[in-house]
Amino acid sequence: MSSNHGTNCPRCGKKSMLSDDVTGEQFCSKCGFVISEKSEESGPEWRSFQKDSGSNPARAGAPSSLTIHDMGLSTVINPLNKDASGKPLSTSMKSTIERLRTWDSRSQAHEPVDRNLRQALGELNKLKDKVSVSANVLEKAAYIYRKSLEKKLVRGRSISAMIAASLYAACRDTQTPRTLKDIADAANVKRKDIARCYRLLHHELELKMPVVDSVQCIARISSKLKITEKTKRYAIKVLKEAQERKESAGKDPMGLAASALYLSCVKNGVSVTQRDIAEAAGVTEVTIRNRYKGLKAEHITND
DNA sequence: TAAGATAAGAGGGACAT
DNA sequence: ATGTCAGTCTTATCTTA
Repeated sequence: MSSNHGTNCPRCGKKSMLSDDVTGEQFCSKCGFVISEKSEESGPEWRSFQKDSGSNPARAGAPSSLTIHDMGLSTVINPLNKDASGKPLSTSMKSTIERLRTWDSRSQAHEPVDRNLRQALGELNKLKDKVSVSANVLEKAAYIYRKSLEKKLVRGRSISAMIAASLYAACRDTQTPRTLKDIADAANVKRKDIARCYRLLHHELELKMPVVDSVQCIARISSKLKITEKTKRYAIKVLKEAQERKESAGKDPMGLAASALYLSCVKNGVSVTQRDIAEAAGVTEVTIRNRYKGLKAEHITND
């Protein structure tokens, strides 16, 4: 299935880039960074038929015709029940995808909806390269967008904003740490517009989202800076304590994670400026200071 | 120069009108 | 529907060590 190329990941620098023969994309097994997709298809099918009968493989038909017709849709819903890393899907995910495939065939019959969908998926395709998420997340995003179409939520709103919101929702749902800002920058849509659409999706589709895990945020920030494992662990400990005391309720998880990390750096004598961390986390220094104040006051009592 | 403080403003949720 | 309120986060500017 996946073969190890041993090349360095552009994001985290680890020698962990793998390529997926099914989807044709290269991804980092450590941080999930995806480089490219849409390489050549059609290999597996042809090969298997050749082996079977030894005859001319022409009967396989045109392996690329589906791809062309669907404009990348077939990438979103491939016929194998595997996720991006080649592992079998969970049963719940499997049924989700099954439903999606049904939808897929249906949507081709409904022209007006299909037009909108194509445009949206085209946008999603562009987004994918900029925010680099796994194919798994893309599927989810496409699925969410379809449901929003079905509920007529897109009417009166821009497709870009809605597809961006769908993608954000998919990231949230799959615990892929991407901020609204990340996606806003990639989509060239204002943050607040995406946020509005996301809330709409969340409310109307009754999506059950796991709370953003600040621990993952720490991992993400640390990977941008040179943070030692020890410092990271300390930050996580601080964060856990804050969560237990409900000190974290209603706060931006990124800001919280950034501050915990900053506190940890100070405690461990690592010289890092608030500015560095703020930049890596995508929050302002002021936010770090505010959270830092709270974390510190609480942490001292527990030292 | 980095860190802390302060003020003004945006955006949205809860709740009442 | 519209308005108010408390709370959060951001931007900008100034002060402090």
